[in-house]
Amino acid sequence: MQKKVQRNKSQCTDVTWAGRADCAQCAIRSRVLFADVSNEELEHVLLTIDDIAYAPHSVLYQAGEKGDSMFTIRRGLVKLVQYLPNGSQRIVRLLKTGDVAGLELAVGRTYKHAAIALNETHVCRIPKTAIEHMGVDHPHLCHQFMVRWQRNIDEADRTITEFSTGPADVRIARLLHHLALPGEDGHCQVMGREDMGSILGITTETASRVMADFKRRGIILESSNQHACLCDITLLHQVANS
Amino acid sequence: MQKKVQRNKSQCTDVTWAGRADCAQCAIRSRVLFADVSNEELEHVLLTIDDIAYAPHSVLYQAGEKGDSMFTIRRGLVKLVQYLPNGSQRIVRLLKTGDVAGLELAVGRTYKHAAIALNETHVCRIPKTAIEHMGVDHPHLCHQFMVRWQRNIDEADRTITEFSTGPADVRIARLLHHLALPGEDGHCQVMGREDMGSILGITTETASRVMADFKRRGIILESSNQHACLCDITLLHQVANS
DNA sequence: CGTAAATTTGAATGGATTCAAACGTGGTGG
DNA sequence: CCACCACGTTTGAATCCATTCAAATTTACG
Repeated sequence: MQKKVQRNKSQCTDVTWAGRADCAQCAIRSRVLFADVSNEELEHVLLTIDDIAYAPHSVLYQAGEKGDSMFTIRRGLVKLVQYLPNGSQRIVRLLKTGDVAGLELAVGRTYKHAAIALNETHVCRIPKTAIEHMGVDHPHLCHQFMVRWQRNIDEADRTITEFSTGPADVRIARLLHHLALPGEDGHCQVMGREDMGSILGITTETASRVMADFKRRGIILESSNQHACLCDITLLHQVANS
Repeated sequence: MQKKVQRNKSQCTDVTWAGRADCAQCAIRSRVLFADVSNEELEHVLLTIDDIAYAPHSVLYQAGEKGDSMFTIRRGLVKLVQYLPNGSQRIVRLLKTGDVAGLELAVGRTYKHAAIALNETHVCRIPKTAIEHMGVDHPHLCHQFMVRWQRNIDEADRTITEFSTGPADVRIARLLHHLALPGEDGHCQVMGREDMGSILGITTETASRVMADFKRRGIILESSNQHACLCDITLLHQVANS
């Protein structure tokens, strides 16, 4: 599968790189890691930051791997997968725009999960050194870190309370609601049944059954190519709280 | 119930307070929040830190409550409970010695969970102001924060992969193994069946059934007063990986 | 010692899993 | 261009595990 390894990598170190200006005026600027750092100072570290695009199913990093970069997600959806000694695996959380993968490198040398793109995903790859370099001068950066960290915890807590509690149909309703894109009413980021199961702690078959049932009941509408999903948010809410 | 509200609060601000020296030479000193702060500097903030003992079932704080203190756990076991809109509740993680409850105050004003002591629990109550006061001079404190934060995430991840995945008996085996006190081989911190169920995402009855079964199979041994539990770690491992 | 709360146990039900097969889709090579 | 294969999804039927509801039992505590 060629699409899997195709990485559209542009170097931020290249002055002519289009993405560089993009970073300074980044649309999600206020939401990413360096929100508190002024533009001039940003220039210094900017040079080491790469902008990378991952095709679906691409691996950002593997669990246990030694690493030196964190990843701010600019677009797309990334799953963090944790492996149990017995061989089974589970998705512990989903990262969306503005979230950071690999924060654990701030206090350790290896990644604690595997990070895998579910969608076409764009990220900023931030070397640990860039952060350490800024850390001394910028106490504000510390605060930004904590905000990201808290967001990771919030997502983990969501996986526990919303995605691992209650009957299968309720969990799926909550997941779809979470995946609904802001603004575009009802439009959802989609993923395979197996991934849904792995987030919700249910089997692929059960996920499939419930989704099929939702379609029949008119709660969701999946286009034939299966790459888009339209949800009736009201009905979804109804199922989620029952 | 008088015991529930009985709080054995000693003021660290009192020079004659026995616990004060205790804090400076604290047994878990290297593991708590101020590990990187020198003794002299510690003196300045020490005055605002209280040492509190909570009886079982005491509430450290409630979810949604405005707060200004974090809690380092020195002894005991604390559950963090999150409530869902539909009224149900779930324990999202357990905090043990060295863990910190209420870290979210560093980036917000309210607690995200309820914190309730399961055991006789001793904590250090650290006002937010004490931390902010030190923050300016101590970049190391920032690192210590991240270590605590990461530990909270690790616990959350454990709740997902170990406590919310697999059949009931496997989950209980993993929980007991996690609660085994280090050193004292097989001795476990204990808790009620309802709490076990709330951590594992199973019902009280199922928790009771499995525990009774474990007793019959000789995997655990609960003393009559039910305040101590002795586990056969080997057998426990065997059940956990099946 | 008596009452309230927690635990244990039972029996019936229901929901999710398991194992299997059928179906549809996309990609590959003839 | 079409046939074919691989892969993900859907569906079915049987089984199993956990839940539910209820009652009995034990423990805790005034």
